[in-house]
Amino acid sequence: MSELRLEDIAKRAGVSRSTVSRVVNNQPNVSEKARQRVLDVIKITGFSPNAAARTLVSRRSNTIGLVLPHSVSTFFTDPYYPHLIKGITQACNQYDFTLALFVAGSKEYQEKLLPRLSSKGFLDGVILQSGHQADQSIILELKKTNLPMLVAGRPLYNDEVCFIDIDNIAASEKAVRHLINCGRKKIAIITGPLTSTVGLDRLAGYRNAMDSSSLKYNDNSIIESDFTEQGGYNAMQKLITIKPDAVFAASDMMAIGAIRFIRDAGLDVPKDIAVVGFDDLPIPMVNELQLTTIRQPVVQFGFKAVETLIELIENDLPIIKRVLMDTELIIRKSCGFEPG
Amino acid sequence: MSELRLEDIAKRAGVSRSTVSRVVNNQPNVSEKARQRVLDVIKITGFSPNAAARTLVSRRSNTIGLVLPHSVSTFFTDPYYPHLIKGITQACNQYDFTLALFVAGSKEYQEKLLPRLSSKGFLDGVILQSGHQADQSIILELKKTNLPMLVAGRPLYNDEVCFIDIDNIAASEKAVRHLINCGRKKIAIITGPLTSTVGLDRLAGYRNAMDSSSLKYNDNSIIESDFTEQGGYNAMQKLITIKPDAVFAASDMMAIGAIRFIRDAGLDVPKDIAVVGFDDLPIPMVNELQLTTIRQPVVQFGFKAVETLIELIENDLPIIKRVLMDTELIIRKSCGFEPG
DNA sequence: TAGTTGTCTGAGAGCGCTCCCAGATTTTTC
DNA sequence: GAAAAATCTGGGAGCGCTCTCAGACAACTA
Repeated sequence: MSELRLEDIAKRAGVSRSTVSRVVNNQPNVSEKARQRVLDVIKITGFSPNAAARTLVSRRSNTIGLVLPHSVSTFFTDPYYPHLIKGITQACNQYDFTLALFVAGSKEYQEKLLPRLSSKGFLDGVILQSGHQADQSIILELKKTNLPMLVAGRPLYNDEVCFIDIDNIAASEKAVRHLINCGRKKIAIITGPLTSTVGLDRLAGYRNAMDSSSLKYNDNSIIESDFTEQGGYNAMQKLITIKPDAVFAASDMMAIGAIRFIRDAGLDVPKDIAVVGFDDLPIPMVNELQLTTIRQPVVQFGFKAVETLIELIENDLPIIKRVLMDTELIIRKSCGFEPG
Repeated sequence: MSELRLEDIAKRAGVSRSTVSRVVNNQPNVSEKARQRVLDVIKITGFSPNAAARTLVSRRSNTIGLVLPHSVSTFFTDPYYPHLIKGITQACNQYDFTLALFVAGSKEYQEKLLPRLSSKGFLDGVILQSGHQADQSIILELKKTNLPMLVAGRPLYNDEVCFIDIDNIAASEKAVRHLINCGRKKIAIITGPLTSTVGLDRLAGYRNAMDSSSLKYNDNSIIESDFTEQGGYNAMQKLITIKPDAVFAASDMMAIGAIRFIRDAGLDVPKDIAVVGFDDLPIPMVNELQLTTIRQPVVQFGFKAVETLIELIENDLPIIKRVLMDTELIIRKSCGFEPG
């Protein structure tokens, strides 16, 4: 079918290649008559220009990469990622970009992905899902390619890198303050892995809220876990020994696990122990348990990430951009809050 | 950094552009001395060839597209898709392909995705996730582009199209036969939407198994649902009126919902009603409930899909390929089977 | 020695497009 | 009316690569 070139369309429309190019790219300086004739021929023939040739000369592929390093091992189980991708593809559709997905297995990154990522003329820019210390070297390598890059999630060390993240510290503060306002006195936290900024930042928010109140807490109030349901269950098992009257779990899955343990222990949520989670993804259990939680705008986050990357791409000089997105406290029943 | 061209490497290595090209592409007819010198320069400079220029002349982008039409509305909630993508990206990594992901919103397909899909020189081939009647027109339009295409999931109408699917009919037969072997007499089915081949085929398997036994069933034994947990619950509510002693649910999520209703009704699984599901994705509930189910090899399916598409791409003449993959019956406790 | 093979090398064309520029044509200005 | 400005058009160069082909050279055969 369409082995047609610009030249062929030009011939059929009785104009030159240049004019067809102008029409295809919606440029001015084409007479209405010529434009219409070209448009007609294009419609009849079903012509569409060769992307590779275009990219070669214009230096723009209109393709961005999303890189999920191996540290993102929860990709295949965590509902977070489909929602992230939803936002990203929505933005790609809107801005006429194509998304290339790079998922690294354990050792594939170095040999397989990096060469493809750094090959000139394929990607206009890259979003790297990160925030884990293991990704430090990947960030450095990608920086070397000079490709516009946006890290999704605050990078642990790297300062001279653009990133977008939700405001985890403020969000956690909000969650813990709410527990304080509900009259809870002994508030514990189940954190994510402290090798990642998500884990660290949500703990920092807890500390901030606690420090600015008169409540006491110590290392025993803080249990590090892994964002999974079972992890939350196990963490709660340890936590129960200090008899907290409230727990802030740094993810909904961990909150669900914590609640499971609390109930197994014969206690009541929220009467004995109030629980607040983090994420508010549409997991059926969240609603069923009436979990109070922090809603992070995952879809919008993905969308905004693409918009930010496009800015980076369109800006010639390298700039450092940092974007922090706000979250929302969703009050349900697991924190024992009684409105009014 | 690397605004380097083949020519520049050639100059530095004291050879010609052609020789560098040969080295880069691992071609013969280069002396060991020359090859080594070129390799050294490439290493030092960090050169990597321009993908667009390569694609333009070689007519190969080494990029394939995965298209998820709007009919795949469960993309963002169903754990099936992350696993599918896992298999696809694994294969892409292995065969040195890049994956471009196209997710269509409600009306975006026509205006946004199709032009990008059909633009020559960007994709070598396309995998279309389908099996729903709504995708018929998409299949036809994609066929017109002459792009090698593989449908993942049996297409409803289109015969002259390549596809890969699991053997849903044989799988369902296996599931229902197992219930029969367990001594169940009144076996009902909760199907998926009968607008899709998955729904239809799994029902066909049920009919096959029942027909080849002496057991009776009628339209009341068949409830159409939607693959969701709530849908399974509702379907079981209707089914309970005919008092079945076994239910085959065409997805694990529906099986989970069905079990929830059975228990709400004060009945026992498997004593009163045996339940078999379909999927065996790593949903925590599946294990918790000890659900007997059909395991479909999702990751391998994605992998095989890529391999098949690559065959299609490498074959000049258009061939029709059909691949059916086998499934496995995983016997747990929800069907009341006692081994030995 | 001359002829035949085989290995290695570099020049040249061309993939299909965009963009610059010069020339043709129309429109505006005084 | 001629001159100036604005609009339109097409040819040519060139993006960075691959691939063909002819020539240079080395290594065998007779």
